[in-house]
Amino acid sequence: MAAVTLSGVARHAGVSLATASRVLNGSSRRPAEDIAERVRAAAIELGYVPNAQAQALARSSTGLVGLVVHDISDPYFSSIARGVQHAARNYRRQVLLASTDPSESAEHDAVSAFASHRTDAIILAGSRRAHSDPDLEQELARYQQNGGRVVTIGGQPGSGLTVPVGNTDGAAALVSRLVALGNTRFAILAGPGELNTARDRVAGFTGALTAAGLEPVAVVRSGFDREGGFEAAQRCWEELRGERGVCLLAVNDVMAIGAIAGLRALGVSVPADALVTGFDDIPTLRDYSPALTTVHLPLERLGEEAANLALNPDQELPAPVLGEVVIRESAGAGSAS
Amino acid sequence: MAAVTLSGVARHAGVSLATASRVLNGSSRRPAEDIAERVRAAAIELGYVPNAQAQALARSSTGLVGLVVHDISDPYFSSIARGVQHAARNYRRQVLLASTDPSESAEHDAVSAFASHRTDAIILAGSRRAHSDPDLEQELARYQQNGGRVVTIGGQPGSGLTVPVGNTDGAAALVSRLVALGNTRFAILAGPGELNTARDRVAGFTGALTAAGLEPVAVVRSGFDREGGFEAAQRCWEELRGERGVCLLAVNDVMAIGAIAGLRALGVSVPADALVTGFDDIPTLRDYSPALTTVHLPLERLGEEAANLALNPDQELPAPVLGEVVIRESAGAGSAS
DNA sequence: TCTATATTGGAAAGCGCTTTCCACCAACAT
DNA sequence: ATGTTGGTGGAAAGCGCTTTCCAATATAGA
Repeated sequence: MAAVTLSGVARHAGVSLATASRVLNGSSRRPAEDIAERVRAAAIELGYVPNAQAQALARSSTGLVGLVVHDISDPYFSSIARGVQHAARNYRRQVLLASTDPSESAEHDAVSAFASHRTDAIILAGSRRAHSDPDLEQELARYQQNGGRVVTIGGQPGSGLTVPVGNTDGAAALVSRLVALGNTRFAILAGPGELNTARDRVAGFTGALTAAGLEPVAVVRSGFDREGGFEAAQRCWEELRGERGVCLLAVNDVMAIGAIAGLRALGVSVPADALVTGFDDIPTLRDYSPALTTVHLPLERLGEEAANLALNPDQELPAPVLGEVVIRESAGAGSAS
Repeated sequence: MAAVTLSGVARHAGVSLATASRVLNGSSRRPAEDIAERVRAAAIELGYVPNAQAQALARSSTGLVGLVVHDISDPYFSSIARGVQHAARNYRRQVLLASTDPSESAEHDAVSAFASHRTDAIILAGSRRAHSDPDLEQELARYQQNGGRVVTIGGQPGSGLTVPVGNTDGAAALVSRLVALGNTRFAILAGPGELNTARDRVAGFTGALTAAGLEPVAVVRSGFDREGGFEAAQRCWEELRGERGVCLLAVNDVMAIGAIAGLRALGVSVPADALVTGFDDIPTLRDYSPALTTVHLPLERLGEEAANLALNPDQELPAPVLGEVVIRESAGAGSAS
C-alpha cells in the first residue's frame, strides 16, 4: 500500500525533497548533473512512481480530460473516442470516459464527476446540451468558471468551443440527392428527441424536403441504436400500410441497419421494396449488403479535433466538418419509385 | 480557477473544516442535524464541488479504475468497455481509458500512467500480457504490491484475477462443428501474434484440427482489424491458388468481414466459393449478409464481470465464460466442400 | 450532588507533491 | 580586501481534503 514516495527517493539519494522533485518531474531549474544522476538512480532502484494525485493537487492541473459519450459501444462514439484518445496521447493526457445512455441524469452525473476530478477539459459527444437540460448547463458554466474547458462535438458554430459538424447540411444534401434521383416519398426515422445530433439531422431532412416541396410521409421516434431502427422501421411500414417505394431516412447507420433488418423480418426487401439510408458511414458497416447509402463523416478526426481544441489553448476554432453523401445500393440510382 | 473549497464552505457556515467534511463527504460520524443543514445550505449556495484529487490524497483511494484495450473503435473492445462502464457506475467509480494499438510500448505506458494516477484497479482487455513483455509484467507486479488490483479478461483460469473466456474451447468447438458438417480444408487468419486473444483462438483451431486428423492449409498473420482480415484473406487465396471450398477461420468477426470483402474484391464469393467464419458475434454485425458463422460471446458481460472482480474484493472468481457456436450462412450446413 | 460515560465540534497532523523563498558559496568587479 | 552577482541546494509553506486526537458539554448512574 505504502508506495515509494518522493521523499523516500530523496533520502535514499541524500538530497532534499526539492532537489528530487526538480530532477524527476521537470522543473525550470535543473540541478547539477552528478546529483541528478544520483537521484535518478535512487528512483529506479526504489521503483518510484510519482503520485499523479499529489502532483495534481500541488500543480492544480490534473492531466485528465473527460469524454462524455452517449453509448461507447456504438461505433459512432467509439470512433470518436479513438480519435480523442490518440490526440490525448500526444498531449500526455489521460482520458476519463463516461457513457451516459441508460439513465436520464447520467450526463449530469458524468459532468459533475469530471468536475470533481478536476479534469482539465470535458468533451461532450452526442449531448442533450443546451436543449433540455438547464441543470447540466449550470454545471458546465461553473466548471468553465473554474477554468475548465468544455468542447462540444457537433454544436452550433460560434457557440463556444465546438467542432461543428455538418449534420444539418449533410442531411439536407442527402435528401436533395435522393430527390434528384427521382424519389418523392420519404419517412424519417428520427431517433430520440433529446439528442442534438439526431435533432440536427432531422432538421436537415425536413428542411430539404420542404425546399423540394415535399413532406415526410411519417416521422418516427425511437432509440438511437439498432433496436430503435428495427422497431421504427416496422412501425413506419405499418403506418404506410405496405406502400412500396418509400425511402426511410435513418439518423444514423446503426439505425439504418436495424431498419433493414426490421423490414426484412416483415418480408420487405431493400432496395427492391423500400429504400433505406443512414448517416456516418461507419467503417465496420462499409461491407454491409445491401451497401448503405449514407453521409460519410470522418469520425476519428472529429474526436481528434475536439481533443486539440480541449487541450491546446492556442488551437483555432476548426471549420465545420462536412459530410459527404455516398449513394450506394440501399438507395441507389435507378431504384427510384 | 480558485474553485470553492471545503474550508470556504466551513467558514461560510460558521463551522470547522472537520465538521464540514463530515457533513458533506460521508463519514462514520454524523454531526447534529441543524448544523448539517447549515453546512449543506452553504455548500449549495457557494456551489461547492469536492476536489477528488485532494480526497484521493487524503484517503489514499482514488475512485478510479483503469481500462486498457487494444482498440476502442473495435466493437469487441467497445462492447467490453460498455460493460465495464456500467458496472463501474454501480460502484461510483470513474473509468480511465487507454487504447493501445498504435505503438509498441503503449500498453506499458498506459499501465504506468494508471499506476501514477493510483487507480484502484486496472482491467486489461486484449493484452499481450505474460507473453512477450517482461517490462509490463514487472510494472504490474509493482502495481499489485502497492495494493492495486489487476484483472485480465481472457487470461488462464487460476492465473490471478481473471475473467476466463473460452477462446480456445470456442475455437475448437467451431472447428469441430465445421468438420462435422463435412469441411476438411481450413486456413487460419491468425491476426497478430502478440495478442493473447488471437493466440488462444488459433490454438483452439489448430488443436481441433489436429484432433480431427487435419492440418491447416495456411496460417496467415495480420492486423486484428478489418484491413488485416482483408489482406490476410487475399494473401491466403493467392497461396491457395484459387482452390475453391476452403474455409477461412478468422480470429474475430471484424477480420471475417474484412476477409469476405477481400475475397469479393477478388471475385470470390462467400459461401459459394469459400467459407469464412468469425468470432465474437458482434451485435452490429449480426445483420450482415452473408450472415456470419461465428462463436457468440457475451461481451458486455465480460466487461461487467471484470469490473466486479476489480472493484469488489469479495467477488468470487467467475466461471469461464463459454462461447456458443453459431452456424450461419457464411459457412452453413450443406455448403461444405 | 458528584463522578463516570457518551457524544459532540474543533484543532492539527498528515497525504505526496510543487514552488517560493532563503542561505550559501564561488566567481567576478571594484 | 570588500561588495556584487549568479547559481546552487534546502527549508518550509502550501494544494484541499480526511481523520485522529482533545477538550468541552451533555447524559446517566450512584
